[in-house]
Amino acid sequence: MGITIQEASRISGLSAHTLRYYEQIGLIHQVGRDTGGRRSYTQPDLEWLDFLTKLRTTGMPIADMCRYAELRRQGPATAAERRRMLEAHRERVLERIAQLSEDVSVLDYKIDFYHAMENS
Amino acid sequence: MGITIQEASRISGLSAHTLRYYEQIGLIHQVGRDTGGRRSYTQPDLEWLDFLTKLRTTGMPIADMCRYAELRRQGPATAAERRRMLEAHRERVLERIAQLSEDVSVLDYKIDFYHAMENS
DNA sequence: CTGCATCTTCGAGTGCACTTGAAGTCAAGC
DNA sequence: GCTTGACTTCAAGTGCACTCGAAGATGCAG
Repeated sequence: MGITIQEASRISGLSAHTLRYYEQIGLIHQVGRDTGGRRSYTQPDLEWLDFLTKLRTTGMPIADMCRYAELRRQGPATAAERRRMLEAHRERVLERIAQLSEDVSVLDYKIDFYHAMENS
Repeated sequence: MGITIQEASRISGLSAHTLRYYEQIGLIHQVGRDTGGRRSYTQPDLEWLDFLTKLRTTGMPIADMCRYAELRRQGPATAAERRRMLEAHRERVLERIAQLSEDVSVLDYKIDFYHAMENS
């Protein structure tokens, strides 16, 4: 019934090694085991992995993700703190987007310049 | 008249060490020297550094930057290739921005969810 | 029965972009 | 004359996030 590490790897895009690593450092909490002791991922596990991946690709350090995961484990009492973490992270991502957009306009300028050069 | 490495460091935001490193790997070509053999940066040097920094912060690998710098050194004949490099890089940056924007909306969703939780 | 995937723990290796430190020389400013 | 900042070369270290490999055990599928 559960999802094997192999499948979870394929779905999440993370290697089996990395999945074990994430579990070891506490990013994923207590993945269930089947009768043979093998990891058995659930749908919520995969959703959580998906969210973790979004945090990572948006540049949240592993240490912060661990902190967030730990708060989540502590239950609803930590909801406000988790929200604040996400809000702070959101701000950083927006800044990053703004910076990248600015830099793209410099690229555009340069590219236009090259085009002008080639057509002269 | 020239700009010392100290000033160039302050203006560019790169350490003196990094400036020497960039020169060593060919990112900056032949920075001028004063009578005492000390580096003397020019305004164009600083502008180039500024552009290099934009390439870096937008995620271009050092190796690609070196390639671009080399083409630039080869003169106008390589303009089209440089333009193509910038265009390809521009595409990658736009994709990155799109990805980040998507991820921000997931953050927004989660944050809203926390707000709803807190107000219930 | 065989073979493969999985499990555990552990330490070491990788890639990138610096960053630091050592060791010794040199020249200008105070 | 001494300090300060710069120069050179070179090797080693750092931080992050994996990534890999070894070693030995186990259990399910064909």
